[in-house]
Amino acid sequence: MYRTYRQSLFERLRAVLLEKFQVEIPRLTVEEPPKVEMGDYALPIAFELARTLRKAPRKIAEELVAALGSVPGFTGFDVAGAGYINCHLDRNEAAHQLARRKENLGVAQYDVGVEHTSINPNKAAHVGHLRNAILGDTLTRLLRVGLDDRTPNNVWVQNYIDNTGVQVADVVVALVHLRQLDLAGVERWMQELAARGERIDFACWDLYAYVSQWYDAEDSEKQARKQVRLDTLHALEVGGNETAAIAERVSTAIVRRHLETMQRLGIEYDFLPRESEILHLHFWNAAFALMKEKGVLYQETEGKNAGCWVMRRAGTAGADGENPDQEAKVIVRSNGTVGYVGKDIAYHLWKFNKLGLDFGYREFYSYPNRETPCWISTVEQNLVGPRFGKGTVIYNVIDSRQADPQNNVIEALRGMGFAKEADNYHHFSYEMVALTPRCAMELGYLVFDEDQKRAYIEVSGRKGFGVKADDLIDKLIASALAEVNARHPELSEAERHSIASKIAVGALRYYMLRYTRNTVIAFDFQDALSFEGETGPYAQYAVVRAANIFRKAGIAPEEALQQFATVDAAAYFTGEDGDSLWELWLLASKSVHVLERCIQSTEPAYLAKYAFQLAQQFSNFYHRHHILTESDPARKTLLLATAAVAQRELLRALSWMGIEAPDVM
RNA sequence: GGGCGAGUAGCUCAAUCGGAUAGAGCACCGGCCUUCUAAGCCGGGGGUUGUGGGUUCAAUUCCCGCCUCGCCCA
Repeated sequence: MYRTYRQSLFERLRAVLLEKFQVEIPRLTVEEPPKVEMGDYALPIAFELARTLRKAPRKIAEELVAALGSVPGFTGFDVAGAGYINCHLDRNEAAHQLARRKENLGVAQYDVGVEHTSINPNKAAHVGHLRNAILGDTLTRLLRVGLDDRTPNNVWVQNYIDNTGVQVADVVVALVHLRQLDLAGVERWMQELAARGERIDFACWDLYAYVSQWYDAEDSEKQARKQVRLDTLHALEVGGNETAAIAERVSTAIVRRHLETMQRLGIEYDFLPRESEILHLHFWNAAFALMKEKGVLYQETEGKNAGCWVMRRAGTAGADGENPDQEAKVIVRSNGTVGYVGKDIAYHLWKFNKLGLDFGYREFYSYPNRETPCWISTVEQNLVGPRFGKGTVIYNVIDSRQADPQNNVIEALRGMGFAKEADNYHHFSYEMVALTPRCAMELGYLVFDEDQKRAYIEVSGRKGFGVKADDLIDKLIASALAEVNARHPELSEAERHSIASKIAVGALRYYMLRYTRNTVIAFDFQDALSFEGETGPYAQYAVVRAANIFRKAGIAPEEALQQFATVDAAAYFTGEDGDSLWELWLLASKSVHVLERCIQSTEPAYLAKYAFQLAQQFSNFYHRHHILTESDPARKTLLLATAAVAQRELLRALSWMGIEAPDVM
């Protein structure tokens, strides 16, 4: 609603500027006045025009106000400060419009692929992976709402599985060379873990840390041990051998665990493309041929990269005819092995349906309350499956450390003439999650004096240094449950657990979303486990309080909104009290405006901030007005409608972040 | 050495395309539970926006130099 009025204001202003001053401003700025009583929109346009028109800003503003005349939905315009034009909405009319219906963001349909999570399947998920998955899942929800409520399936989510990489190889080395297990032995080991109720991803967390140390432990053995690692990696890439079979068993079991962990947070996937299929279906060969054909790749004949297939980096001069391009990116090494970026280019050609090849598909994991399963890639292509990889727009949720390789892929696409695809390729970049030194010490890690002074310490799977996702979720649930038990002993255990679980998810998801993307999160249990102040549970609590009002009043929110339709609330929106009441309606009306901003800037943090502010204003309203004892019936209807609208928009904003509010808390 | 990001209240973070008195939370201090739940509300202190220049009606925001920190590449 806020967005709709904003657009009509734009159009009117544009017309007036053209008519009165013969100017066209491509990007009109609309702001918000610092105080609600000053108006609902502020236009600083007069300052901009002052120079070209050689007039005082105030004078221009006054002329514009006169020219604007009356605009539907607005009660008036006035000049404030040095030349701002403040615009006042018709509060009564706007409130009724907002009460009548939910605003939606209609956008043309197109196919969007979002890739997130993509954890190496060799260890448990940790807090860093949680940030990735929560950002990715929230982005997905935003896009699904933004596209069109009725056709949400145009956005598909994939989780890339690097099951033939060095990290999986390391765990295989640990099992085969340190534990001396063969395939049957590994299967037995997995059964024993299951029988003891132990999680394989947790077990491999320790193995991975252990083997990483083993590689470097003894100088005399170093070379031999590194060779074992390389041989194992090679065996995985080639496939069709016992080592690869072990990797397949273990990595698949870990992938399943990752899906379970993420499911606890309401995060679901549509497809798991695996690197093994990219190799075995020869995606690279097709990409290699295409890249040579398009002239993106050339074989270097001299210099340090002699014998390699290389690609010019964006923003560099390239080869000058005499000297080789020393800055070129090596795609195929002189020994013939393909680097990570090469495989990634092939994979992204597939995403844009430019490769002429497709994966085979097999059902892998199913979700309750959902018809479609999560698919996984296979080499057998005779199966009837869905067809992913038809994206016109893609988002890759990958931390900022990968910016370079991501740009290489984009430039390769551009170089091949896929300019539109390159433009529609979004690296959704975000900063890592690190641990505060205090947190690291709490976890029992040795922290050197030097590191203790730092703001944060990077997590490291190789060192086994980090907070496991499941452990954190367990802690959050336990902490929430203790509080629920104290507040609601009358509820059943199942009910209390369900509430605690929703609170835990709300706290965690909000915590990961409240920071803007390029802020490093220095993780600390004290902050993450907080349920007070700017947190998810604070917002959930506001929803619950609104629900309590309706329960005690014996009326449904929708009913309250219907009753409001017959009330003329104009008189109640005046004066200091009216301003504060209107402020809540105004904020509630901004949800879709905020949604649009989040999508445009791919920044979910705005939504988190918005939900908190809305909850804060509602709490303020809750204390200020006692609804059930209100004696004026018209005013009581207005107050109930206020609570209904605030609750409705808060619930929507939370749902876009994947946060549910419990019935009581 | 090159590239990217960051430096804002004691701490953690915001601040729309350059806009009005730089805002929140935490922590601290003082009030408010016989009312629709105190996971809450109200009030208070706390700032040379790293630093030096520049651009202009207006700079936390844009440009240049310097300092510090993080990440990536070679």
